[in-house]
Amino acid sequence: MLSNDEKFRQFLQSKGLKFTPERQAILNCVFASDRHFEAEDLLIDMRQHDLRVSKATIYRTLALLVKGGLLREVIFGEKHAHYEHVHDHEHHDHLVCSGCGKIIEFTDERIERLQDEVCNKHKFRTISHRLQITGLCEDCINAGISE
Amino acid sequence: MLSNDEKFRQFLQSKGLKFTPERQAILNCVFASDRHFEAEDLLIDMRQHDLRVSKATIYRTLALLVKGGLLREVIFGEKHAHYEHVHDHEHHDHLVCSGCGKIIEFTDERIERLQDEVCNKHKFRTISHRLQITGLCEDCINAGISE
DNA sequence: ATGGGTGCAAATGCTTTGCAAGTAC
DNA sequence: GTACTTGCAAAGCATTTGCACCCAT
Repeated sequence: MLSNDEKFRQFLQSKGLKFTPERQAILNCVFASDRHFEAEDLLIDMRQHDLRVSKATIYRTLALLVKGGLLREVIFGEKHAHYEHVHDHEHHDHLVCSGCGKIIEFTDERIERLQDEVCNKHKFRTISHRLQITGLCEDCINAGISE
Repeated sequence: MLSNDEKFRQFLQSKGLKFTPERQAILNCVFASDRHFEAEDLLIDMRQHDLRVSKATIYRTLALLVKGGLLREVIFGEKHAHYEHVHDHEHHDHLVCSGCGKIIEFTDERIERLQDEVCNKHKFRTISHRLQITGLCEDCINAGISE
């Protein structure tokens, strides 16, 4: 299996784009941890590691990483973009707690299959899908937090 | 069953809020047709019917309609909000065509049940959920349109 | 009468873009 | 050498907010 590095490099090459130090640095930083993040998080994270890239370049590179299939864009309660790694092995969906913001990931093969069935019925060709359930997690329910 | 009018009126009253002519006009306009729309669409629509309300009031009222359970906020490809009517009879999900923007609604009881099952497993209390599949519709596939 | 509501314009917050200078290929 | 890239600051866009005046209850 290709490393993220090679995957991105190949994607850029196929589009006639360049693999610059800035893109390398962003790529490293994005894949250094495995959590959901947004553009601002990444910027702060990079600054803390003394990697200086402009905000504009971060936005431009994140868009490329999505196009190249290395990141997936997810939109939670807020209206700005969040990103997560694309894992080659599985697609997953999210439970988003509106009490504490916690995000629980899950996969359910049966749901995936039913989605495929719906698409077939409508002669629709899936590119991507997103299932998100908003609610309250166990901790918040116990803490008596309500919507 | 309550009309939208009565439902909104009751909601407002229960919160100590007022039923103003502006809110009435927006309510009428929102429920005059049955499609997905965004704030700007509504503004234009109202202007064309010579109903003048400020953009600020539209935003403020849409938020109230969501809180009151008359509208549901859905977020498609773009990062701004879209709205749809809440039908008392069913929740539905969306197939969004990235070729022509068409939106196909569907419901599948089995998927709903599996979602409940997932939530139970995680002791998560659902407030709302959203399933959206992005892809190409039959027409766009036949027209040879690709992502 | 009074607490909420409205319009307006300014502010916000995320994201995109124009441009001049730099650089990977 | 020539596209493609970058950083910066300015622009964009949807949405929110402060404020002075207005009105439904």
